[in-house]
Amino acid sequence: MPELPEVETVRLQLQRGIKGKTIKQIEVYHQKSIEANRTFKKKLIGQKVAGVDRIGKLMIVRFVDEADLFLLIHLKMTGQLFVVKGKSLSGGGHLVNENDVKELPGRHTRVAFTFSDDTKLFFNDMRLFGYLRLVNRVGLEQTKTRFGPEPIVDSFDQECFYKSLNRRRTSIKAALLDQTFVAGLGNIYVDEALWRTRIKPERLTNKISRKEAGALVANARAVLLESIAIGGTTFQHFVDAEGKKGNFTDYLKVFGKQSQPCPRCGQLIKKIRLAARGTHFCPGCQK
DNA sequence: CGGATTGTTCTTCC
DNA sequence: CGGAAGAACAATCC
Repeated sequence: MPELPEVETVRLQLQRGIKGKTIKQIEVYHQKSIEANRTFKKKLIGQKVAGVDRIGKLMIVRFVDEADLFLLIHLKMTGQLFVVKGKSLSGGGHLVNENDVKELPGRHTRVAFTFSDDTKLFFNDMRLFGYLRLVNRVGLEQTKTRFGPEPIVDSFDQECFYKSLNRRRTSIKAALLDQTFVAGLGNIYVDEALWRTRIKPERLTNKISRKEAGALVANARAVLLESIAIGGTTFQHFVDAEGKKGNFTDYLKVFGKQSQPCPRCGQLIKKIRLAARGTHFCPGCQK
């Protein structure tokens, strides 16, 4: 379940691993992952990677020659990207890292790219929700309009955030999961940000004060930045582009901690179902 | 073996 | 018509 920090972790590794390299060959093992695009290979082969950007949980690969082409990569829940340096390839499968041996390509490998220096990029996705999608500049701009601001940007407008909350009439949990409202938070960081702000996930958005809204943004920003600094959270499927798990798992306070004492007040953490998601909170100190 | 797992989009409803 | 709620997608684990 990659959220903003996990996607950012992968983005940085991708940028290091494939920037400046030219796509030489592509293997598509599962059509659905590229939305059955018949021109996928044709358009991408020969393209040189200029860089990898990110908006919310979506990665955007740019190419050098002003071609009107961008590759969008969404990992959804079980998507993974692995960069393997050319030299380490030998025969069929190979080792991605020492702790977690993986055969690549493997059972869940959907697409594999080979670059001119024989570096390989594998897109694995067990549940097939993720996708690689080609868009032109217009399509990219349309896509971008579907994302709200990220809590980690300096330009985040707190007053606008507060006013939008006031206009809505839904649980704060559902609002924070809405990517068109605020981009980058998912189930884990929403629960963590609400715990830090002492707000119950069920609280209605129009019952949140201006001061609480400000604190919520600050806490969301803090938890996302702390996680990025540590390389993300691994709860179920997340591994980075080198096959390593994220260490922020050790810093979670409520997510997955049901029946354990709240680190702040000692009451037992509860788990309920809210906004169709497993939702964790402390009934003692979250109001 | 049924239920839980979740990010996003689509559909339905008020 | 817009917001909100729910379904759908898909495969695996327990």
